[in-house]
Amino acid sequence: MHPRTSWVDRASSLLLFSNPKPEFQEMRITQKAIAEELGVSISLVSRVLSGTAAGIGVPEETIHAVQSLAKRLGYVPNRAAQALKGKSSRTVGVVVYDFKDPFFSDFVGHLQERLHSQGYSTILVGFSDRQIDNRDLSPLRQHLLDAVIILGSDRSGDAHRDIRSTPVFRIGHGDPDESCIGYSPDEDQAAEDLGDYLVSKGVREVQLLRYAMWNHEKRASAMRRAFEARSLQVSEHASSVKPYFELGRAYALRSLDENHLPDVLVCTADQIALGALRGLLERGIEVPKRLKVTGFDDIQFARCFFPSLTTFSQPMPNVIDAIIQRMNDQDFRHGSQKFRCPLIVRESC
Amino acid sequence: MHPRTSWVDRASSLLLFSNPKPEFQEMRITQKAIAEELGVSISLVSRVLSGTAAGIGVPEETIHAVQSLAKRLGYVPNRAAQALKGKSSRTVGVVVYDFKDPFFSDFVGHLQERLHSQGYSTILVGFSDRQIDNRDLSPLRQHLLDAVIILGSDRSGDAHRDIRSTPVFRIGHGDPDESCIGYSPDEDQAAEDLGDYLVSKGVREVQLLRYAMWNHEKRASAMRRAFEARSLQVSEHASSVKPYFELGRAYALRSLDENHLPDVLVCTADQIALGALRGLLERGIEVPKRLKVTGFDDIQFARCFFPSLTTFSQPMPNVIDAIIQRMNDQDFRHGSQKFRCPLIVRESC
DNA sequence: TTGTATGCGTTATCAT
DNA sequence: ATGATAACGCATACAA
Repeated sequence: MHPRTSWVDRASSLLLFSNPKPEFQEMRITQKAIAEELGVSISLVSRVLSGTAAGIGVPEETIHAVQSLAKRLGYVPNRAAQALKGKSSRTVGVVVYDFKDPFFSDFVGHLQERLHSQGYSTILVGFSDRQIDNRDLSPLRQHLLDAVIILGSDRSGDAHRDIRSTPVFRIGHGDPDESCIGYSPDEDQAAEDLGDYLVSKGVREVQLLRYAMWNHEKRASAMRRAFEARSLQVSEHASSVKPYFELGRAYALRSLDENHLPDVLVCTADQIALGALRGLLERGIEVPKRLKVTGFDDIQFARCFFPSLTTFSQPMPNVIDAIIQRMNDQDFRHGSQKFRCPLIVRESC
Repeated sequence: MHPRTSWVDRASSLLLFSNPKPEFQEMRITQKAIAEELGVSISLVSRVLSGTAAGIGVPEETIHAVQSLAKRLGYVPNRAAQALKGKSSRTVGVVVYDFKDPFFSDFVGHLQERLHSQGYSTILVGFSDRQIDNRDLSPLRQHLLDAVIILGSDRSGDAHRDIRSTPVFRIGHGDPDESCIGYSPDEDQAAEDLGDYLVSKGVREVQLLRYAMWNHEKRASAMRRAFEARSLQVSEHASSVKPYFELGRAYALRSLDENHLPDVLVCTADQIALGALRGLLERGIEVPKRLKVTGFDDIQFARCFFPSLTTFSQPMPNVIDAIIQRMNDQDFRHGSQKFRCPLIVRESC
């Protein structure tokens, strides 16, 4: 075993060190340091470093001298100081209602990566599937943010009640009158698309399976409307089992009558559908031969199950780019938009 | 359709607004505002709000007056100003090498939630499975951070080269001499545990399956040593197929000879193992009857596949608490610790 | 072309 | 018991 190595295991923990007192207070490089080193004023340095120097006739060589020294010393501007001066902090807060949901953690990954590439930092505030109130977000209010982006549905509108100095985006369903810029999946269109597809597959009888919450009900209702308009026979089952995966599995294991199966099981979330697939596999009910299954969200594992899951993809890049566009344009007018979710046909249907 | 609703779809986007110019510059509540409202000095307000008032004989009623007005006005301290004054920003940076890997996104969720509960904000910097260099992390250096926590293995030690003013934690394998506090899974112990278990199951022949990278090789070597010490016959296969899931699936589909199967397929990551399970399911090779499978990490979906996956759990809460403990104690001495990963026995082995 | 002075919100060190 | 003042790092209006 390496001499500097030890264990962490519940309470007991023992550690051998190579460096008893590392120095972390090693002074950060500031404009002042650069100015002193060069024998010029701080304001000159500031102007060069913020790019305002070139426009007001500072000689090329002065600019270069400052820039190269700054680079050599590894200068980085202090965002806290910039933000205090009223400049954009180029920092956004991202709030996630249920980080355990792979759809959301996936979304956060895309969002953060895109923001990062545009020079924004991301402050993450995630929860594990629980109601969020305004106090939960007060840490966010302590930072000077350019925007707050909320991932998840919530019609209470309470969470961001106190966030007034910053524009708020919501991805998901909210109170239609909440003060923010909303983006939500176009479930009516999705339902139409799926309806057409099911009809083309000869489906007659549809079983809807959803979680017992208003946003799932909304999604299920859209499906029901579209399916009934195509003369399909629709039943609906709601359950409050959690996690979603267990909901789907339990339904497949216990609520399905093998002697009278519907043609398709339409689930309001991928995880429900994957749970159902697992349950059906356990029972030996062949998918899609004896029963088709669909989901919603196109999470990473949707393509990994056997059989792989037919579902709707949420176009994260489009939504993210729309938000960044708004931020760049400083266009924070309230309103809501729907985005189209293409049907991804795989093996399960 | 709701009148305020429209579409986002590729380039085209149309939006109806209820509020043409929302006011976001609504002034933030500062100590100054409270002081003026109460007709006292800013310093008094500051002392009350930072808790130093009680100790120096400020009357109870004054304290109460300030506190209640602060609360009524919704005052929150400005972290930027506090940080500028040299106070802890109670903000940490979290760097993730591969956010697409569900193990890491899971870890981030736990980490962030725990930090949040301790009053820390989390700045997330995640990447999609690529080498990270010091420039990638320079946005982090612009913030005043209490610590940087790096998730993922990397022996180059280059990523946090420039982060000198902040303690760095790494979860995963790094250069043994890098300047940080490292936590890594105890793979030797895990290998011993698995070896014992396999022997108890009557296993004779082991096939190791790993990704072609040094940290997987390290893990596989630990397994090989432990297995060979128990007189098991061990073969090893490395592949550079990505993503991991496809690596496992491709191996199961194409490299396994159905007429001469090993007893167990030991994979260095859950996703590889799940891919293998899927491939075996496609080929109709029964698990664990004809071939056992194990993974590493215990990602969420490990328990969801059919059959569910036997694997090692990484004790995230322990590691996270150890880090937070260090932060609270301001104990940033370099060194590395291993943490024990219990074997989670499920259906696949 | 460059330097001086001021202020952002907060805390800390003085006074009073 | 409380108020004035300086300082953190930066940007900028104003001087020179």
